[in-house]
Amino acid sequence: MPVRRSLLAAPVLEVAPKLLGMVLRSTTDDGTVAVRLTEVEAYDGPSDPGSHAYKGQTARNAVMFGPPGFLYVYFTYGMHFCMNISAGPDGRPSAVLLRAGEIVEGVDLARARRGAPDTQQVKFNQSNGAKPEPSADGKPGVRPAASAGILPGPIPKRPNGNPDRDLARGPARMCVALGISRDDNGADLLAKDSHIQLLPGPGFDGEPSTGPRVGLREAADWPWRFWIPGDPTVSPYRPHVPKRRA
DNA sequence: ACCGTGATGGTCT
DNA sequence: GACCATCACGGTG
Repeated sequence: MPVRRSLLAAPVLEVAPKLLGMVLRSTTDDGTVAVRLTEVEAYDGPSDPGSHAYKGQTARNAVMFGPPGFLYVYFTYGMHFCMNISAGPDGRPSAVLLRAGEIVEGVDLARARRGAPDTQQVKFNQSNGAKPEPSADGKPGVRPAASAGILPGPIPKRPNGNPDRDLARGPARMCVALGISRDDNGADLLAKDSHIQLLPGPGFDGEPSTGPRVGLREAADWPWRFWIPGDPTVSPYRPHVPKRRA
């Protein structure tokens, strides 16, 4: 049973918590990865100084102004993509930022895309002047060669914590894990033939936690972030720090 | 665990 | 030219 578009046409503050526990599944030539959503944020253009759409429509935010159930992807900090699901009726510029989730299908592909620490894979970006060379002293927790497909059973623990928890823990990380980029902006998540689909998933029956949004300067304190309480894949909260100039 | 900082380019003023 | 709906890393504890 698919997600109905009318469900996403409600006011964004109603839509956002309903997305918790739903599944976003992305298929490319490399395979399929699916994520169970555990953390989201609501943005409402006209009333919300923190929204990309607050000051009106531009080329970038156009998807927010369209009908609900479409993917709004934007590029930020010169290196990261983040994604939203458009919400509210056609013409109402609102959207839900997808902040974190748990990989429920295609863990191996997600690991490869994210360059898990024990895979020594080329990273998404090699910023920070950090040496691209893997350190000589072996890192613990080397996993078996990535020959098999999806690992059966629960996610294995590692000596150094659990990197799999972090595969989609944060909006830009989730885009990497799902292979989302600029080209996916405007994709219809409710179309049967779409390569990115929103599915009901297991859902979430409890009471979501709420709190301030992350990384904003304007209206960051509005409690428009929703997450599944206690879920280990929810992103760690980091207060916004303005940059200084040289 | 927490905290500070650099990377990097699109978008808007 | 300033501002980013961020992340990974290194230092400290």
